[in-house]
Amino acid sequence: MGTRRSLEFGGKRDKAARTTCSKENGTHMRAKTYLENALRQAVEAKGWEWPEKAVIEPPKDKKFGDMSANVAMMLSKQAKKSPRDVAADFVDTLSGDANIEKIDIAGPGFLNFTFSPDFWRETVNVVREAGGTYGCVDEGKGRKVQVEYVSANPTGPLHIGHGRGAALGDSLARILEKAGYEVECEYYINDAGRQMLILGGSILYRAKQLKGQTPAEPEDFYKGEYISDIAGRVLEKHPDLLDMDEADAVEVCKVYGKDEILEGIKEDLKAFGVRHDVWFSEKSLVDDGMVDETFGDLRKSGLGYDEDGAFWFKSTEFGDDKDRVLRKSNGDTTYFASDIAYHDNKFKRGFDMVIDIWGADHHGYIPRMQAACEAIGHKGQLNVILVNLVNLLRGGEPVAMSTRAGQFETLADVVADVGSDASRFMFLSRKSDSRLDFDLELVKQKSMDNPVYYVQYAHARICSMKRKAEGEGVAMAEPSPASLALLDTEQDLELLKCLDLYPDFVESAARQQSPHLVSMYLQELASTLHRYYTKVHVLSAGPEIAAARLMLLDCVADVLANGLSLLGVSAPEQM
RNA sequence: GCGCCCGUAGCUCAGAUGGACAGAGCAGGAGCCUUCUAAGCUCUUGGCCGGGGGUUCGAAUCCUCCCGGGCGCGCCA
Repeated sequence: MGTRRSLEFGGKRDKAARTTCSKENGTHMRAKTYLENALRQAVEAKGWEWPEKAVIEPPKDKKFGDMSANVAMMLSKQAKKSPRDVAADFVDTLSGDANIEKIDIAGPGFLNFTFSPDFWRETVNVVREAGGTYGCVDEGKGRKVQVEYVSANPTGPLHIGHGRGAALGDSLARILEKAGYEVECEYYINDAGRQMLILGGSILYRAKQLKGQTPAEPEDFYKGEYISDIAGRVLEKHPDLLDMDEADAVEVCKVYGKDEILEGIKEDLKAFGVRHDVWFSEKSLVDDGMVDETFGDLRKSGLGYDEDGAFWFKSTEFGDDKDRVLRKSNGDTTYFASDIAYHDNKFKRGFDMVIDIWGADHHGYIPRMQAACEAIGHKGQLNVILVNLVNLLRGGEPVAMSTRAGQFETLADVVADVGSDASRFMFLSRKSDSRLDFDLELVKQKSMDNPVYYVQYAHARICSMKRKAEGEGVAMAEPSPASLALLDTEQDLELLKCLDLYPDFVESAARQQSPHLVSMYLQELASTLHRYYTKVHVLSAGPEIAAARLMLLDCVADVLANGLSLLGVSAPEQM
């Protein structure tokens, strides 16, 4: 008996991370923005039209300079000359720009730009002035988006698979906020229908056993030990439980069990740093008549019909394989029926975009849900992200995922064992739709198989230097032409360039709904920092240079913490 | 059977909208601590991007057909 969104769950967002971004402070990476503006002007001056598919990005290979553009190739046809000739025109136009040190034409017609050191040094000012809002972009333009994730049935504790969905949903929400969306996070509680009855029946069955009875084993029941624990507590609270009617007793068990399990789920999520703004009850949908309302709407629009004693939704109108039953011939509504009403409700709350995070085993459910959204007038506004299975291992050996006690099968156990930071980083370092091996030994290990420590260590290293500097009376410099000019090593420039990349990674992560891009960026920034640390001495370089380098490293620490916060991972000052 | 996802170095993975010789970490090999945290750094070995066709000036990326793995195809949730 399934949990529909069976693989979800999430992390921690502090208030600051949710509120620091606004439309006003969104910026892209400077190098890219600067170049695009310059190139657009040049294109306009020539009377050409800017090719929308033009790409300006840092080249894969550093030997091609800081930024690379393919506009010349794109314009070749329009300009009626070879890409390299078009490129030569750009070189003529832009060669007087003081911020651009060098322009090369390469390969089939790529334009490769190298910026001046002063241009890069300006990054320090940008990062400092932006503070916590550094990395904010305006991809979302204030649009309202809802992210629904975890939504595990309140019939048992969360397992490791839910953890992956939780980390993903929570982090995605943080990223979308950073990217200029107004985000609300929601947990859909499947507290109506058959599985709740099964839960109640399971608890009652155990309660009877606890009282020495030998009831017949129910056809379908939850076998976990936690059911017996709950049964014991129900009996304490309702000593007369076994004297009630069967139906009343099941109801009592059901409500008690659901509430207790849900509380447990909330606690587990809290411990994992995951937050939901709204907990939405399926039962409330039914009780408030929203499901019936949806049926009426569908019937009115001709998209619902009766056949074989059941009520059907004509999902084939919208590309689904077959029509789907909404009300069974026995009178019960289906899960899908609630789900249509639920999504209708979501859109009525004014969201421009709705993101559902589901376990990958529900991918077959997507076409009918998309069909439903189209039917209720919201085509293209539902986005489903699938989260694939997590294989729990210990030292390469599979860990039994059975419900037996003593196994690390629950999220709470895993978080208690390996920690929230390491777990989240592991989940968020891979694409969500591929299977993930989660090895408890590896996740605890301090190696590059487990890069969370590598990134956190970079942050801690900088903090350590700052502490030491303070102890030695070395003050951090304030940005000024003089102090910035002291950032003149190759390593300084590397760091500056890396800092400038951050907003674009945020934007890509938001657009592709892929938190792992932030994780990859952080590993890159950490790597650059560690290299810097090894090659460039800070405190022993003389007071002025030390002060200037500390100023730069302070920016690096800020951006590391900034990015880690998007993943819901802490940035320790000491390790 | 039909549909969806996946197949990139020994391992784990990144390569959105096609672009410059396919990237990273781990593991293997060789080095680096009298200096700010060696949870670090440097160098190095290693790849017919599952396979065959096709579109393109250009394909890991798009189309098609195979092979291999996963999942889904209920008046279940």
